[in-house]
Amino acid sequence: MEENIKPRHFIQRIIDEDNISGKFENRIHTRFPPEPNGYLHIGHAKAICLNFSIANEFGGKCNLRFDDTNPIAEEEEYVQSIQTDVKWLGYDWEDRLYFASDYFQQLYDYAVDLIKNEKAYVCDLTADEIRNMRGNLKEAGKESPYRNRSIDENMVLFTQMKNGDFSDGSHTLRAKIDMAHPNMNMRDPVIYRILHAHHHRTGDDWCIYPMYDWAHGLEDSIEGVTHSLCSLEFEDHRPIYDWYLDALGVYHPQQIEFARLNLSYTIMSKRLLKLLVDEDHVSGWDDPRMPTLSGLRRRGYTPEAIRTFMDEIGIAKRNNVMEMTKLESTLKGDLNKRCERRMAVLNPLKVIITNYREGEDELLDAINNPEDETAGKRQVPFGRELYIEQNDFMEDPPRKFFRLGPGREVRLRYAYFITCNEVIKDDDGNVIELKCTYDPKTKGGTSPDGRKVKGTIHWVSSKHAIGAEVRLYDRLFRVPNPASKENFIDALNPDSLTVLKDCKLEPELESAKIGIPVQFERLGYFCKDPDSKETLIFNRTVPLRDSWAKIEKQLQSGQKN
RNA sequence: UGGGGCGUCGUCUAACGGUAGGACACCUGGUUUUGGUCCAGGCAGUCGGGGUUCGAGUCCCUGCGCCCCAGCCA
Repeated sequence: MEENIKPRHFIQRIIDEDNISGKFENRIHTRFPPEPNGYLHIGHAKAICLNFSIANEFGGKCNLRFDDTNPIAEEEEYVQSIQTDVKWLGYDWEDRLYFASDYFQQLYDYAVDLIKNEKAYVCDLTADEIRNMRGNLKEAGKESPYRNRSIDENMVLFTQMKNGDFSDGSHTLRAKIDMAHPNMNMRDPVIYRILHAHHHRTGDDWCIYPMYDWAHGLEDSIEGVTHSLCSLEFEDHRPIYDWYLDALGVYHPQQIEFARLNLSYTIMSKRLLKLLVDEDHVSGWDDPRMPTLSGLRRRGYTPEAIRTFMDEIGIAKRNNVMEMTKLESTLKGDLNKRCERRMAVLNPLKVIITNYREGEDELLDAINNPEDETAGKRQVPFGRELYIEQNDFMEDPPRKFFRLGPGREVRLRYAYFITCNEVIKDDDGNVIELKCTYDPKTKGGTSPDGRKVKGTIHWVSSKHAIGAEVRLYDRLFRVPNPASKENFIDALNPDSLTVLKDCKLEPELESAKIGIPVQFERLGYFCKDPDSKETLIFNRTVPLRDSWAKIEKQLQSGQKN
């Protein structure tokens, strides 16, 4: 009976132990520290869910902190979108919205402390010179000729740096550590660089900006963070994180690294995603094909599905690439329970019920959600002229095809059994209309004589149908790991978007709401796009499992039936 | 080959010296007014070699493989 105990991942265990030892007085405080240089993607969601859920689980707090130390890349638009996305995911930082830029003075003062302790110096080397003197993976670096300036000289120069007396790149403030250190990050790393750039929050107040390593640990320290969770590539930075905090003798949080999320057939890099946006390969950061949270939201993903997914994939240290099917499976599990069902025909084929009273209609009961009785029923109009899906009819169907064909009888969902009597074609031989008869005794879809039909298909009354555009999405890239390609643009899937302009929806869909996904029966989950104006636009969030497609594929590739 | 990490079914992830389990994917079958959902079953894994131990995915030794680091990015 212990099957439902969820194993604790390594970070939870570390915290468990810290709570036993009293390392942080049993206080738990995390933070999500995005740089506002792009929109958040599903990889960030893993970090968001981890940090907030850890805080939640242990009765602690989680801050939202913008790591805005590089004015060149950062923009206000991004700080807004990031807040929108974190809230949408369902998390609340309460009154703890922070910015690294709010600490610029404090960070500067700490740097002065470091200079006074002879642990930092102003270096006049250029970027190229610093690089050349850093050595490489096998050879030690050389010390800067400016390394042993006096405290006074360093103070004067650093003040001049701050005051704007120097040009970009002419000087840096560097930590005096060890140019022969096997960890490259410890070879006198840069603490401050000169950037005469306008900052989105501090304007032109500063022309020197702190580097990530200097800023991040101190931000954590200032905010009283206990466990600073970050991704694996920062493992090499932990010694410098620790060194700065120890050199200053300030409160010292613990950095812990975990493996970030990767998803197959997409990219998880803000830089590359921005390129897709800037070069118009997608319609924007919120293009429904993008792995961004805004894109997934527009596509119809729910925050619940994303949170469940993050909970299911676990936290570990090994590099991973999750299959997209896992995300979609979690999504469909959520959508199946919550979505109301509707009928919609994407590729219409006209059907005339020849024995149905001309000019008459009737309303038929349809269940809104078989997974949720409280969702109730609705009425769907039926008439003499209908649309069905083109691929629900085959003129010469294989044995395993259960749908409509000449002389075959199928059930129209929630309506009647119909039999196809005549196939009308255009001059090119395309099927453009079917003439069928219905059995009035099968109203609702059951036959009083116990007669069975193998297929049930969806339909829409042509007289009552609403026209709509439907956008179908496929994976954005053709290859499992596009980021590894020399040019990832070449790996874009040219068929990632299919627009269907002549779709027919049941009238109930007129009142569909943006942000509330719905199931189109037998087709998939869809949601109304914000682009909708006079004409409705629906995005396909994810298709339903399609067993027939599999059978069809087998028939085509292998033995024919 | 300097340093830091990581190797468990196809993909993720458990197992904390004691029967290698779960999820997704895939394959069977059942139920079904969605070829959906659901249910039942199946396939499939400890990187290699030594050692310690009654017993090793787990501990030790030794190979091998993969990822990260030489931004005045984060």
